[in-house]
Amino acid sequence: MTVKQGATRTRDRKSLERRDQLAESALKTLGEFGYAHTSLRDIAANSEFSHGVVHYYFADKTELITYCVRYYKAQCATRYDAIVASATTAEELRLGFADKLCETLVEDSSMHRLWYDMRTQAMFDPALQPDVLMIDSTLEEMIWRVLSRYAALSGQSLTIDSPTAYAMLDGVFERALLHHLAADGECVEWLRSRALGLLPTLLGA
Amino acid sequence: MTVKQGATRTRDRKSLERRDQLAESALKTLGEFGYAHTSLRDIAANSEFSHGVVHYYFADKTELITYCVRYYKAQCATRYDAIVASATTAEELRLGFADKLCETLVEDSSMHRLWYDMRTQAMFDPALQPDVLMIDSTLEEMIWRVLSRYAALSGQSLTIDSPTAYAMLDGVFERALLHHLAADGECVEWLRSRALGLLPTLLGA
DNA sequence: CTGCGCACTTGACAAATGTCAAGACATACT
DNA sequence: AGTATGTCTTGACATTTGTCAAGTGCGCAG
Repeated sequence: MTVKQGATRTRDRKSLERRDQLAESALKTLGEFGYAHTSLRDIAANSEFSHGVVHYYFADKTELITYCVRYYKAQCATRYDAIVASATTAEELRLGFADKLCETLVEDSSMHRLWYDMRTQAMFDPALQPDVLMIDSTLEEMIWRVLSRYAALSGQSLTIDSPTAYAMLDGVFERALLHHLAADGECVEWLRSRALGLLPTLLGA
Repeated sequence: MTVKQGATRTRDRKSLERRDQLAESALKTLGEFGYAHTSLRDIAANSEFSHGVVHYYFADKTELITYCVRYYKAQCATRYDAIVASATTAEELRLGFADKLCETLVEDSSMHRLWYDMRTQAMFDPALQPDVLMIDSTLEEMIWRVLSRYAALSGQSLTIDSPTAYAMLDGVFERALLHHLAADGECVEWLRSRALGLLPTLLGA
């Protein structure tokens, strides 16, 4: 009995592991060269397999990309949860959040620019929109958990809504990322000070 | 006497007009398909010329793209200046700015997503960074003119710095654009209400 | 041991793409 | 008129890319 379903393997655990393995190679490559300059051969070259294997596990390039987008989500949506859980004062949460923000800006800069790349691609390709919008919501909720915890620890209430708060913070982070990748050394501290300043601002006026 | 300079024409006015003409076709095409899926032949097909003409006026694809980025700047940096100049009250400026923001979100959505595409490409390609950073500064100044005028008309002072204000507003606009292109009908009014709400917030606490 | 099915490789094909040389066409100058 | 020069087209090239068919090796069931 064949295990194929449509043109791609999806059933057994071995296949899922391979798909994840390829997704990781793809994310690594996409984060390095960007969506526009990454071919399936580049992705395979960054794995331990040959270029044909991609088409064995994925029907086409689009299926690989969308799978990667979904796979990406699992890695990034819990980034601040440890700090939210461990912080006992508003100040501790504020400092920890700003630190983590600056840390991931530097350490995961390739993954972040890939995310902005994919989100922008979704503006052109409707096929990417469902997944991208879902991830954006997940990230928004991640930020909202930080903010509502910060408000609770401060004994204040939030006057801003979740989408707006996320969008503003995201805009600040995207700007910091662009300048960081353009070799602007000051932007890390800029991001830290903006994050530190923004949290109190987002509470009641 | 030949007018060639290096591999491309740059001197006389006729050549500059052709370059602008091609840049317009390129921007139109790029706004439609995105950077990743636009070829020089697509661009030429959207003009009245054949595909070879691109290489007659531009040394290579990179030179065309960077020229387009620069050309783009001239079109967008004065979008709100008329409202800034004509508004006589803070409320008039606030409403006019929000209206213009929503109007351009819908009318110029292809150009906006192209801008976000190019800005993201700059995260991968250092060759684009100087132009992109310069345009970003120009846009930031455009927003700053609105905000400082709004503060003056309100008789209040701005407590936020220019980069942060621009980054936050840009994040809100980018989110609205993504949802607008994903056929979310409510996001225009969402953008309007956020813009209306944000202007007073950006003044003193 | 033998054959079968799965996982993967190899090689190939067609289409797309950046680049560019060669020529056609037009306009201006002598 | 004839020539030269600038402008644009045509066709071609090498390469890249997505796709896929055919084949190889390996483990396992019978």
